[in-house]
Amino acid sequence: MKIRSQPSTRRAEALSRDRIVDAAIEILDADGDSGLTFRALGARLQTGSGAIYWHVADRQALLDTATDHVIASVMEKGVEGAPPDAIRTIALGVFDAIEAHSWIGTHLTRAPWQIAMIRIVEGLGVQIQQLGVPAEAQFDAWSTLINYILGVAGQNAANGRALPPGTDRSQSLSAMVDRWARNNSKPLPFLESIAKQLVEHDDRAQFLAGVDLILRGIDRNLP
Amino acid sequence: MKIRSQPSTRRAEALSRDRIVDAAIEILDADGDSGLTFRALGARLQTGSGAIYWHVADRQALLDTATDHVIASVMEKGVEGAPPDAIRTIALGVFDAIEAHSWIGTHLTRAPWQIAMIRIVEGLGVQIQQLGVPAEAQFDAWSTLINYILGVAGQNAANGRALPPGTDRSQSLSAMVDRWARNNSKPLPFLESIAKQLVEHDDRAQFLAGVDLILRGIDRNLP
DNA sequence: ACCTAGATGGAACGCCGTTCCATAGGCGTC
DNA sequence: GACGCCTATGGAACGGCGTTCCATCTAGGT
Repeated sequence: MKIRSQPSTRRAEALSRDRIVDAAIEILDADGDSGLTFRALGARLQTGSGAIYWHVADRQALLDTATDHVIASVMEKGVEGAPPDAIRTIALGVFDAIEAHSWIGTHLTRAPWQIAMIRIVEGLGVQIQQLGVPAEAQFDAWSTLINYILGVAGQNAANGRALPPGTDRSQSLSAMVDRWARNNSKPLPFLESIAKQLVEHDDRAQFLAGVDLILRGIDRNLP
Repeated sequence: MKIRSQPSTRRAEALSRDRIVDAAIEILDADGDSGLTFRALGARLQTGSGAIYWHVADRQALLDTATDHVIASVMEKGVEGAPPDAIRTIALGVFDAIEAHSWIGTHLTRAPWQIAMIRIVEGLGVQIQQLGVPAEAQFDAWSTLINYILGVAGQNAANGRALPPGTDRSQSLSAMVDRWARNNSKPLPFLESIAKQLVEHDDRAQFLAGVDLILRGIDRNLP
């Protein structure tokens, strides 16, 4: 890839960074992270990988851009409400984006300081300031919240990979719990005690419970 | 890979699952996740990939086993101290293991419900029970803590990949902060306000601060 | 001494990301 | 209108990956 000097739409149906990113998102949504190959992209855009590389540095940059495309739309809708609610809104926005496009969870956790990440961490940081957290405690509060969100993002993506669409989630979780029970080389009292919740819980509500727990840790006076 | 029926060391210098795992860990420590290939493993063990596949199902299973090998030794040293300290000890044990073998962070966050993960989540769960968390709050407390730890694990690994050994961390972080300042298509007030801490903070202490914050969120009466 | 099942190791397969390169397209210049 | 020239194209080629295949070897049991 070279640096483009002029925008120039010289040909009809010209290949462009935007068309490539749109196609990439379609492929990612349909076939997940591993489905996005330059060959698949070439087939969809009726071109070769060489032409794509003229517009895009490499696969990682393409994923950065695709991820940012989705995250930007989440972060740009103004955040209303008091800071704690604003934090919940942002966090849920990211969560919903990941649920809708599970490849985002994978990429967000893999590539540090990509554009999408900067958007998220800055947005949450500002809300933490506005929450009235003392300056010296802001960094701790922020990094805890970010790491929690990225942890959930990564686990959601990993689970999505392990149980591809169509799998019955509660059924395969039950099967896993049963496997423990049989393979009990060591007893797993805690996991057995929460097995029911593990199978039945709602991921989104669970995620929000974690955000609330962390908000309580940030400020003990919060609800 | 087939199921082995007898242990049988029929040849001297026999290939074995254990020798393979040990070699894999050496390669992973030296060259990271991407350095572990069946060709590299074959070269080190003076054999071919076919022989390795007879002992190991696939690359993922090998990583599961290698990860568990390290994590088991962390989790097996008995946990002393009152529950909140025990939780800190376990969390720091995992953190230190990841710092020492950065590939663990990558694999732990990628493969859900692998053996190593079960060890960690059960160990932390038991401590949460012993902390005296009411039964109905245990699942939230546990999942928040786990996701935070996995988030840190993933970010640590991602940073390690972005700045391979030998890179001056604070220098490249400073460079990144400078790049923001120049590229300020949008202002980043929060990131600028914490830029200094971002460059200077100690990862381990920061991780522990997050654990403590979450412990406070779990029980407001904790220190 | 032979048979057989457990083990072995290297070749082959089908992918992947990336690079290379011969060529096409359309604009500025004459 | 002809001619360059630089942008842009697409397909071939490269090196590497995980995995599978298979001909072969080895050591115990008979």
